[in-house]
Parts: sequence; C-alpha cells; structure tokens
Amino acid sequence: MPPPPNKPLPDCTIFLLAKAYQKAHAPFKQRLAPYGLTTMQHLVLEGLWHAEGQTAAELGKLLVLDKATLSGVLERLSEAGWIDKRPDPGDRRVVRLYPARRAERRKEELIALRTRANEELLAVFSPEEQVLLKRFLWDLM
Amino acid sequence: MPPPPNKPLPDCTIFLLAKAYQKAHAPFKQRLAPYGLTTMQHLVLEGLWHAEGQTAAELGKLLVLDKATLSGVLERLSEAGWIDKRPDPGDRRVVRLYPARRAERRKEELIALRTRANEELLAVFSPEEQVLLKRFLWDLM
DNA sequence: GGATAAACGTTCGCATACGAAGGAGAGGCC
DNA sequence: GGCCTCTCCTTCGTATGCGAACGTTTATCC
Repeated sequence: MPPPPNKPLPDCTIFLLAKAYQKAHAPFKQRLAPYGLTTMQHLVLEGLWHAEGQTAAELGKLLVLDKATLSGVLERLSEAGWIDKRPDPGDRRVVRLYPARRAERRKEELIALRTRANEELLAVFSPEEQVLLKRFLWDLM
Repeated sequence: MPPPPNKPLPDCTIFLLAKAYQKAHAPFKQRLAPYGLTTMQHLVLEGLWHAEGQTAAELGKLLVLDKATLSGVLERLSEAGWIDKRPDPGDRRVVRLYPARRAERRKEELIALRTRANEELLAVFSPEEQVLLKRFLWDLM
C-alpha cells in the first residue's frame, strides 16, 4: 500500500504555530504601516498604556520580551517621538518609560486597529472555538 | 464599578500566537544546538527529505517561506555541508537542492528530535485537545 | 525574430530575536 | 569604608523575516 498523501510538515505543531503566527501578523503589519509603526512597537505602546512609568525590565516581563530586543525597539520608538525615556531620579540604572503626546493622540485609533485585526483573525471560528483556541494558546505559553 | 483585573495583552490573540510560538521554539532550539543547526535549518532539511531535488521556489512554497529568507538559510546550510546546491541543466535560472551525506547520516536522529519536541510541547493536552489545536492552527494558516 | 513580460534567485535595508559580554550603579556584609 | 554580588541596561554577533530592487534567463505575444 502506498503511503498516504504527503503532509509531512503540517503534522509538526511547532511549524504550524510559526505559520499561524506569520499569517496573523501580516495583516496587522499592513494596517500599522501608515503610522510608521511595527507590530512590536505597537505592542510596546499598549504595554505602556497598561501602566505608565514602567522600567524596561518590567515592560519586558509584561510582554515576555528579551531585554536585548526591547532595547532596540525602545530606542526607535523614542527617536520617532512615540515614547519618552526618563531617568529614574532614585536609581540611576533605571530608565522609566512614558507614552509621548504623539502616542496619546493616536491611542484610541491604535487600540481599535488591534481589536479589529484580532476580530478578523478569529472570524473563521465560532465563539466557542475562539475561547478554546485562546485557552490552548494560553496553556502553551 | 472598577474595571476587571488587568489582562490587557492576553486578550490579544496575535500576541498569544507570538508567545506560544516563542515558547514552543525555545526547547527545540536547545536540542538542535549540539548539531550546529537552527530550527529553520532543520525545517529546510525536513523539506528536502520530503522531496529531493526541489528548486528553492518549490521549497519556499512548501515551507511558506519568503525566497529572500530562504536564500540566506540555504547558503549557510550549503557552507556547513548539510545540503548540495546543483544548477539545473535545463533551466539556468534554477538551483536544485539535495541533502548532503552529512544530513543523511543524521536523518533519523534529527527527525526523532522533532517528534520528541512536538510530543513534549503537546504533553499538557489530551489527545482530543491536540487534534483540535492542530485543526485550529491549520485553519489560521 | 524581437520586444515585452514573467520567473528565479540574490542582494540590500530594516526590524526583530536572543545568547553573551560589558559598564554603571545599588545593596549587603564585614 | 571596601569588597562582592546583583540588577539594569546597552552592545555585539548571528540568524531569521520580508519588502523592494536587481541581473539573468525563459516564456509569450505580435
């Protein structure tokens, strides 16, 4: 008996996760392009709106981000005028992060953008499936 | 009434996908390190074992990979002696790709490594949940 | 047959990712 | 105070990831 029709890679969950992530990201990336923001930079802004004045270490923990990666993202966000990096008066090792005016002005818009991107991503699933999928992903991370 | 306890980012499926992918990848990456292979390079090898003599374009389609990204990966795999790049005699634009002896020697080992990594990743789920999760991811990509 | 279009792979530029090392500062301990 | 350690952030090196432009080669169309 010949082997079943080839689906060698689809059976690799790691691969499926990578590709699902890839497909989920692309449309969001396109929507952010007019703002000159990347998805990562948008994520950082949302993290700062969650709690202003965080240190880079705190933000990295919240977003599960390597500090080395975050360093570069913060520099570009700061140079583009989206955030302010202020030295902590009490601890000179620490930088505290705040959304700049430019970010505040676009806040509602940018959050709505993410909400819509997520809704469109999940549109193929029923509400029950959506809940289940989120729980699965949550268990994985 | 105060807002519910903060879970601002977990409700973002795009974020969850990114982090689930991140967590799934890390252990596999560690296991591959002794071989001097990255997860991406391992994926390319599996793609070639699936069908030898593919062109870069075909392989890119199979693995859902940008040709620009693939180009660099193939160059490093070739330099490390994992694959052979042979010009197509009939079409001088095309390069055909073959696993090298080094790859053939490690083939069983490397496939087993991926199988184990996937099993461990899915260990927290019941068999039914595993099937469901894969279907969800498949629908996303 | 000759111009135009399309396909293939490479290269460039920019932005993640992350391990590893490094410099500056803060805190504990004697 | 002086030493050790730990933390915070930055920097470096390497590897994706992908849009865009490029040079080569092949296919198409008139």
